[in-house]
Amino acid sequence: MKVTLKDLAKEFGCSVTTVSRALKDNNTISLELRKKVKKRAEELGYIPNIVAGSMRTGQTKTIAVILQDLRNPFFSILAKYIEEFASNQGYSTFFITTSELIDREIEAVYTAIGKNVDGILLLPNQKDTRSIEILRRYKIPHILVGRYFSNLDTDYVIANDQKGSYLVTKHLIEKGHQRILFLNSYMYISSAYLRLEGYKQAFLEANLPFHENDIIIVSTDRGEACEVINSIFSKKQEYTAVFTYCDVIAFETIFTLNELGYHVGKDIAVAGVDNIHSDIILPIKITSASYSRKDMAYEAVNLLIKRINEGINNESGDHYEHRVIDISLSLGQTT
Amino acid sequence: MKVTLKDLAKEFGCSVTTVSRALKDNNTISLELRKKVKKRAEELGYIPNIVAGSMRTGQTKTIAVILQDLRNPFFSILAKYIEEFASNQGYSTFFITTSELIDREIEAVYTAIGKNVDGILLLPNQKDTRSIEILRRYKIPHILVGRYFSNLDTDYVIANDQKGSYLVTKHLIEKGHQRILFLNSYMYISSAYLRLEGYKQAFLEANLPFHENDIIIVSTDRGEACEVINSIFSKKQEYTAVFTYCDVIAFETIFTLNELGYHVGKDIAVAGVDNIHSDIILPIKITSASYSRKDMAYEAVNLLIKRINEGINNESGDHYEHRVIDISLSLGQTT
DNA sequence: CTGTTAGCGCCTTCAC
DNA sequence: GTGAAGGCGCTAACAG
Repeated sequence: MKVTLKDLAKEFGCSVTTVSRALKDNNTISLELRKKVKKRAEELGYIPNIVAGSMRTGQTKTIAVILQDLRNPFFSILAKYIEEFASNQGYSTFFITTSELIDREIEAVYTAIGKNVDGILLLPNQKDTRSIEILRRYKIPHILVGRYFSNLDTDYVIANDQKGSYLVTKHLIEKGHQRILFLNSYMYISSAYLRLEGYKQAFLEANLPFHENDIIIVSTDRGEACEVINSIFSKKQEYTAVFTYCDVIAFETIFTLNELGYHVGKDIAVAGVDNIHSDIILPIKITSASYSRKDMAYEAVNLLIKRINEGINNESGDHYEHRVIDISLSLGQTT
Repeated sequence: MKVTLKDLAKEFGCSVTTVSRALKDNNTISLELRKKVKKRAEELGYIPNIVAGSMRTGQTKTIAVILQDLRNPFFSILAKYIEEFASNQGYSTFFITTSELIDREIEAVYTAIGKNVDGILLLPNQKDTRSIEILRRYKIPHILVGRYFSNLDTDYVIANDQKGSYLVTKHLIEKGHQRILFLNSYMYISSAYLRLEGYKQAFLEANLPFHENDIIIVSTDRGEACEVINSIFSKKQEYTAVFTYCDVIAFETIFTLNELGYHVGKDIAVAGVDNIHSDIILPIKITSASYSRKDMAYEAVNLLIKRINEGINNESGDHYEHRVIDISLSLGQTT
């Protein structure tokens, strides 16, 4: 069963305080006692109750990551690195998923605060900023990851989305494609907005006409892109290439085009963003805008821990930090 | 800043207990007061401190999932469902990764216990059973997921690994393959052992000779299977099919064979286990043994919560439950 | 209906 | 060197 400081104190006939200090190697306790106590604690399998300790110290050594969906490899890989870096710095990690639902995001924030986390990494749904307001009110250190609000300044770590999208579109245009279907995500998501900007930028630069109708909004829910591709490509149309908001949508696109009898990489080009392949080798490597999720996680965790420590030392640090991860083009077999 | 019961009590000039009860809609408190307190709590943004409450009640409404690597889609999809089901039942979820290192598994168990989790889902590394022993000593409810120990009875939820492997191998044999390279995982992992049994079973049943050398052990670390496939298939060899421990290894196999100039699905067959495609649509669908990760997560979470509740009600329940998820063959483009 | 007391396990402060 | 007292925020048991 559970072993507490009290149990140890009883054994040694001393006070809980003494045991606590002995285990912490506090030099106000005789070396002999320290040794004996530590040995006995080991034998009994004493595990310090961090939760109890946190009531006094205020620190739980826990962070929460609020994100959309762990099924999507983009998020799960990011999650992997976040957990790894946090763990290396002595922090445990809660993951709370929202399925892109704003109410669940708010719930998630309440849960995280109720569990006394020291800080939060938030991949916001962006439908509104309520969750940020709650975090501010409660003064919980928090960093946005992957997305930011143009009308609300915060700390954030994002990728250079516009550049990535621009590079991919430019590549497709250079390959001779003039009508490029763009399966984008919802425009209130900052990365979707920026990726559209990059797409437009490449068209503008190439002096090609830009068609508003070539942009279709899809979610990343399993199968949604399949349906859209199916309905467009089973009819006559003019697209010779498809550019997608992210690799997961590109995967569905490629799968469906294959099923429709297309030969992706020859008859039609497909490219995405995220370059999942750099973390998980998949059967085929697709052309994609590539940036390091590892770096992104690293920056996010470090910035968050920095903010947590500032809070503890009561430093003001009233300016927000914005970190942008560079992005490049990674060619694959699909363009 | 933080709002506590004390703050509310001060406002109303009543005791903390009264406020606590009012917020819990306890009918010993006058309806009027209950309403007023709840309204004010809402206004002030009161968030109950679950951690503090847990010190008295003993329940943190938190579980930990100890698993190998969130980058692997198999684990991340399982993680997604676990988080979802746990969350639906009011539990938060810690994920702690071990990278298949037994020392990190032990560390993970200590961390989880130190954070007072109510229960643990463990995907064990199986190099030894120390972590289970610790969990037993501390009487922490725990369920093994995906793997079990043949020499140590516990609660567990696994897939029917032998059947899955048997079905895939049988399918390959029926397609005319006689020399099937098997990229398996380490034999101390129960699922690897069972998948080998299934493979052997199919050969035996078909009266085909079984070659010990056709089995090669690889880890799921990124790129390891690529290297093995490269070294085997760049030389002359007799294999017309490759069967892999899991889809992630199959993906690497297919990618590498493509690079070597093979046409997977025509020149050579590849099949795996997990059927990731059922959760994430990938560019190609591979032949794979399929079972529901959703069911697996559901069973695991429910069994764990059942055990947690038994612990609270001090029921004995000294028999272990074993749940086996059924598995079937899912055909793809690669065989 | 409401309040008081006590305590979960730990740590900090002050006293000896 | 060591201990006692107090408190983190909350809730359960017992009073009234």
